[in-house]
Amino acid sequence: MTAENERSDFIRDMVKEHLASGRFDRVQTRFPPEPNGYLHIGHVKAIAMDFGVAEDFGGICSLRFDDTNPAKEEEEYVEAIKEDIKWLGYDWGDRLFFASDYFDQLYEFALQLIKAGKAYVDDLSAEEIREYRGTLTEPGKNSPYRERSVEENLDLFKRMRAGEFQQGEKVLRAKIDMAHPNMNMRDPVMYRILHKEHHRTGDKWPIYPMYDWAHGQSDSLEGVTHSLCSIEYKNHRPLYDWFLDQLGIFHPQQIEFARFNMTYTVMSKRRLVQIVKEGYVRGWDDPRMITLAGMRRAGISPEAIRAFIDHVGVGLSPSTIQYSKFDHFVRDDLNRRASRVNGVINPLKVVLDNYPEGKVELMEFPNHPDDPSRGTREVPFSRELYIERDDFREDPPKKFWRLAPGREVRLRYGYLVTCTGVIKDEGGEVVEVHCDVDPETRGGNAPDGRRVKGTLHWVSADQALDVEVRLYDRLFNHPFPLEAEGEFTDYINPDSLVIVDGAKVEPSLKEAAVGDRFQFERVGYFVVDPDSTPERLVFNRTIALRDSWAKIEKQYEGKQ
RNA sequence: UGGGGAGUGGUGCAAUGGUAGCACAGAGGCCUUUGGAGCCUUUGAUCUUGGUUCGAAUCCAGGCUCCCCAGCCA
Repeated sequence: MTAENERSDFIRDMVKEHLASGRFDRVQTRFPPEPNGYLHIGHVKAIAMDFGVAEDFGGICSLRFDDTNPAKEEEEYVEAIKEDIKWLGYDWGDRLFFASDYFDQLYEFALQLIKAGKAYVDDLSAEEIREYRGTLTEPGKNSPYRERSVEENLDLFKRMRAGEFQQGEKVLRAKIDMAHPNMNMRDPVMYRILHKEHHRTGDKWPIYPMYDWAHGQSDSLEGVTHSLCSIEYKNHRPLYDWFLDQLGIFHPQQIEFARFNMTYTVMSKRRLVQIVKEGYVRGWDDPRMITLAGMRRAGISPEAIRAFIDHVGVGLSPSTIQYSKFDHFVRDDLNRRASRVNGVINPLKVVLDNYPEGKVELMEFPNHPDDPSRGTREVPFSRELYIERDDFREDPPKKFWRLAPGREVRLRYGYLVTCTGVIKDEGGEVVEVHCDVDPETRGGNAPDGRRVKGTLHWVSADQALDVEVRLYDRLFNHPFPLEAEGEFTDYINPDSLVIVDGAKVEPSLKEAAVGDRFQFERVGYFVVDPDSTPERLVFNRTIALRDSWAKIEKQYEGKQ
């Protein structure tokens, strides 16, 4: 990395100090997802920090699944998460770990704490434990079982492990301070009894470690130097440190940083699940979802997501990123990446009356106007074409530069044409536009140098491919759906998916493969959806092009 | 009214005692065979009250606001 693009933030500064002071002589991090759901845009910040910090300092980053709660976790998610991280472009090498790998060691550590008089078996019920814990402003009180002898605790804990007790009957707790101002230090539960099959350890264990007990020790066992996590764990750091100190084992440094929110969406796993379960979207990979699977299907590249995350920033204060910022990075990436093609979403037939019937010319189009090295392709032009219905107005408003009766426009890389008349159906709707073509303007240039302001995209009617187009838009129509009145689901955007069946695209798209991204000129960016068949392509709109005409028109209407 | 964090343009991030800058968004313009892209210009901010200092976004004290914590979730 060059000095120029070296990232700097308070975490990297801290790591730098640790290296300079000799506290650590290397950097190792980990990304620790719980396999109970799909990764979303919020996780990318954590992934980018974990892998990015390690990379910046020549260190390593591992992937460790935090699978300490078999009631919620499933193998399916493990695979999905691995796939998503790989897709994003991060590599954990051979360092794929599971907290469940350490269950035996954790058990030994627990025995050690019990012997040191630092942990005890408690018979209080979950409800009683809550009552004894006190409140935010009142201290808790000691459990009547807190002073059991080491021998009794050892015996009881071993029997817990042997499966002698029912779920909820007993827990192992750390013996710290029931009056501690930090609730996490009021004798936190280390183990609970769960007679549940674990996705990796099967029925070997009737007891499972809690997050606080598993996480720091897992970090330590792996040799993690910097354990980066989100801000809500700040209050857990004293406990993280306490366990490590009591055990006297390698002591990683936990560093917290803030998560972010985005407008027009919800980020919590719980609500994402709700959206899927209640059928507001088609699944976890619905292109409207901010899951990695959803964004991938929407046609957003991993590079765009990473660039966006780079600009989110790292701090300790909660932030809400405007969706337009995300849009910017999506467009910026696609603008450079996507080849241009012609696609008409809402076709209106145009007949060129003075163009010979049956004649087909092949017009040369650049694949990318800003990058000639990407070559050209030939697109058929003929007497009958389709243009976008929005590109014709019988009664054009001010500043509308497109086609209208008597108007001349350029058919991009085709010809200059002038509208001579229209044909309407019984309902008065224009069904066909008639034009005359200027034969001297092949390619779209006027030999006399006259200026033609409007340029339209088009496809030749005979050769056009019929495709399905799915026009996606943001899932919510309120910037803060969780803060708005009523249920957040009340603000699901009813127009977030509009399926168009009769779209027409140029024939070169015949060979397009699933995942290929294109810019339909003047319309937006599209990707070939997995639902496509050899007979019929399905395109998802990733994002529309910026539409400054829409803004002008809106202002114009506003003035009336 | 316990403990822990955080307050800089509309949004997000910089400035680490010395000219408050960048990005996105907004506005205006140039250019254009995409009303795209690009280019130029531009509006707009240090939560508050005191204090220290030649000088404070930065240090100190008080106040205000917001976020997190009372799972046998992570």
